[in-house]
Amino acid sequence: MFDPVCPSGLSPIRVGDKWAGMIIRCLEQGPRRFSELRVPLRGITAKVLTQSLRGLERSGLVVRTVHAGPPRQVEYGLTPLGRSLLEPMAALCAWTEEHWDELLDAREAETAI
Amino acid sequence: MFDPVCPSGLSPIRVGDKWAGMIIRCLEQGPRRFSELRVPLRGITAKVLTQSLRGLERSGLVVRTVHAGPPRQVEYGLTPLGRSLLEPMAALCAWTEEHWDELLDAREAETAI
DNA sequence: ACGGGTGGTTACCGGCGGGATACCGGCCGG
DNA sequence: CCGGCCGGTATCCCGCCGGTAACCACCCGT
Repeated sequence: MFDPVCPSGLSPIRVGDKWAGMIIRCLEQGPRRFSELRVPLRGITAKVLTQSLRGLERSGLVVRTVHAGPPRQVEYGLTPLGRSLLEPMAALCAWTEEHWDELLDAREAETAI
Repeated sequence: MFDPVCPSGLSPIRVGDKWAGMIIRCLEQGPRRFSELRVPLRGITAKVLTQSLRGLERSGLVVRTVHAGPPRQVEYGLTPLGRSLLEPMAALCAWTEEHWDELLDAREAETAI
């Protein structure tokens, strides 16, 4: 599948809470189901994913749609508002990718002192 | 002086730690001294400002220069790397300003439930 | 000599973000 | 009937972020 955004612990960039940015990018190409989201976001626990998704819902960036089952199916997708956030976020991600090495270098230079 | 960025508690956007984004924007127009930074960042305490600045230094986004006194003077300015971050950040800030109302509306709609 | 302003550092502390773990209701395959 | 997968919820707990307060070295004006 698609890769998660940068290992955000090192990045100076965050959107919303720790995972929100990555979630939004994971939804870029269309709605995903709960467990589909857990795959690219390696390591996220169900609770934290739920929390983040609820937060994004509350901000009107994400919609939760329950497709009546029986195989009960829940999809999360971007609202137009959420989609509009993709552009500036992409700019930031491009920046991070472009300057990743410099950021790492700066860290190492400091810790070497 | 210039205004701080949006009251970040509500914004889904954060850069680095709580204050880093605002600090960077405050340095947009040139280096500032420690106490000059405390003015636009109303409410920031000396410790937290120091912390944030050290973090930004560690990431290579900000430089600290001590101008030999006697009136000991310390200036913080953006590195080229830091300056390059201004563009994508501006895009994000523009987005936030543009969609501020929608974000607030979404919050209120939810809390009304 | 003394108080006050600048530019910090250090010690302490509380809240909450987020991780681990356990559990749960509904449905399905065997 | 039993176990397992989906989509969560409940609970506990720990670390870290950020705030308060105290302290400090240096210089200046009186």
